[in-house]
Amino acid sequence: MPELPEVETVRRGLAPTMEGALVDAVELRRADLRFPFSEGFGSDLAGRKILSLGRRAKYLLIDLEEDRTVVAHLGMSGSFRIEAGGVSSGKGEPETPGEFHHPRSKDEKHDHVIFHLQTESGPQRVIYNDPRRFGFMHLINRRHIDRYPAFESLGPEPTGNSLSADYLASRFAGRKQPLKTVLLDQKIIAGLGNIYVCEALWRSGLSPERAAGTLVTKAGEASDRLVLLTQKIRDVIADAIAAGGSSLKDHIQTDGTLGYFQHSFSVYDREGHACRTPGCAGTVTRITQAGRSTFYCAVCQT
DNA sequence: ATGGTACCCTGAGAGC
DNA sequence: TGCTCTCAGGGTACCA
Repeated sequence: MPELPEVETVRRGLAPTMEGALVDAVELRRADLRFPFSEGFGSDLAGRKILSLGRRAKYLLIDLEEDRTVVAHLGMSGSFRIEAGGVSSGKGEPETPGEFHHPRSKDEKHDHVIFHLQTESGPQRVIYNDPRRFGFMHLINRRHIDRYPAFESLGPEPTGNSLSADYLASRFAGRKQPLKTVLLDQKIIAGLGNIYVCEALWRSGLSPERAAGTLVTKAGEASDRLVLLTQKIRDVIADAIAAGGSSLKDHIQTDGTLGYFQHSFSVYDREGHACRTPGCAGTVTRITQAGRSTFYCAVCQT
């Protein structure tokens, strides 16, 4: 589930439980995810209070006392869920079934990290599940967070005012790489993934195969089409966050509900379906770029 | 630098 | 039912 809107949804889902909570213990069910856990990963966190939850691009940040920060990445298949109750149990308490009650994940064998917390409403467990184990967690010193390798060269967020057409013009100038590839590059924009790049390009009427440099004028300024693309990127991210992200497969949010932006997909995973651009008679096609699927309409995206 | 590929890992779905 | 094949929201290492 992990593009920026999904990670932001996770952050918002975890914050009420985790912020202000005391970490009783961190249970590691295995020695590694994508990378081995650092020495003392769990023991260093035990007994510390969680101050706040943050996010940078697709990274979740858990800020604790004494400048500790857990940098967590969900990879392709990582998710968090919250269960009431103390250490032990294993079965967990019955959860308050909400309107969107979802059956408990069957893959408890992929519960790799469990944060045992003391909160105002009693003991809680925050459980990280990740079948493919492309995710990871690092414990770092928050004062040196800018030197965390993945953050050093990260581009601006596609939210708020961080992203501008002028900035993109400076990065696109002279580039022959296709737009799809360039927009997936976290060093240029941080947080976009396969879904939202496809959707932003469709909303902009731009072909994913177009060379990035063609959106920059000879004077090195942003063309009108690049101004539009910039706005559409911001729009699609904002829309997805407002919808609680996208839930592919049966992915559930921390509170057991589903994000619903997947119902708003215009091209992603819609191969063979009619293009949704008003008046367009095209059909969504799928191509492969840089080893990943790209969905677009060859009629109205040029 | 730029562009392409392989790979990390497990599960789901399609086709036979 | 079961096998094999392909594909999946990401990122990085390695190649020409």
